[in-house]
Amino acid sequence: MPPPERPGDDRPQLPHSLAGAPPNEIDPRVEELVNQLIARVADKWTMLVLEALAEHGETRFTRLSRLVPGVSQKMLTQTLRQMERDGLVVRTVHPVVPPKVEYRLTILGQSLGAAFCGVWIWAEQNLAAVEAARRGFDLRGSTKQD
Amino acid sequence: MPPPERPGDDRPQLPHSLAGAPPNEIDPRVEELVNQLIARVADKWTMLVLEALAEHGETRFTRLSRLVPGVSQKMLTQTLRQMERDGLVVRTVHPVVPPKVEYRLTILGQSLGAAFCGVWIWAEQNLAAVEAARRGFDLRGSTKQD
DNA sequence: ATCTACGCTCTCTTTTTAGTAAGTATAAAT
DNA sequence: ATTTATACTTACTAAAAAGAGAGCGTAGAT
Repeated sequence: MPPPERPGDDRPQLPHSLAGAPPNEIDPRVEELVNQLIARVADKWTMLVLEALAEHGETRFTRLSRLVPGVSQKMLTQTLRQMERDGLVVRTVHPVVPPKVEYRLTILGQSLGAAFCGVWIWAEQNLAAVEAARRGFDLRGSTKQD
Repeated sequence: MPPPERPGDDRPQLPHSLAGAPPNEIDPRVEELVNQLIARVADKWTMLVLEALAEHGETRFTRLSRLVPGVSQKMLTQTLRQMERDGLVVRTVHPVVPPKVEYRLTILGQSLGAAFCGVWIWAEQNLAAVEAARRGFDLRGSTKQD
């Protein structure tokens, strides 16, 4: 996505009517970034890497691969590259003989983690409701009246 | 720079150490739900449907398919079913002769949208930073010092 | 001399996901 | 009699993503 011209607008506006706002115009670039962002965070590894780095601070590749259970080297590399590209992590290469590469979160990365706290809290608060809804749905067929 | 240990935090419990909390135990069910949730929200349709329903209120299937540009019937059905199963939308079938089915958000669905506002706001506030990071990454190779 | 560790990259295969298009039922409209 | 509208479902196909596993370069340990 080539970032085209951008007229000065960086007001923290709430998304659409999700917060009750009228259906006013939204910056398509923001929308696109949000989608990319969510998509990125959605692939099961990014959040796990984010957590691992948040918990353990600067961490080397191999250790990270052990901290994130089940991740393959390929996926870990890929995830870290994406995160680095987006400015979420810093990759520090120490030019020593067995390679030593350390990763740590940037403030941006940390703030993204914090931003997702809302979702996390939602999940904790509504876990029971979601599970109940699923049970109900799975028991009776999908059809029901309100 | 990283927000380290923070005793006596008055805010709601933040996930893991993403906000500097110690690596205390987390309910694996919550973690799983969060992952599912994020994955669900990540598929490009769920959020769009959520938005459309938030903006337009109770809406019929066909209208919804027009409100969400590019969605196929299959994907829309799938998305709505998942959302219904999770208790995010209510599906009301009117047993009339050309089928009439209406969908609307539950409070749960609305609150999920609200929960994601944090991410949206983050994206808006950090759009420039992410784009700058990407430009930097794409220009110079991936290697750099902090 | 061989082996191990590290942080990858590359290729190949398998799995998952998404899109397309057709089919279904029914009653009213033409 | 045929067409239209609605809300799907199903089968098929194409594309994307993920996993497995080998290879690489070098230096220190054995």
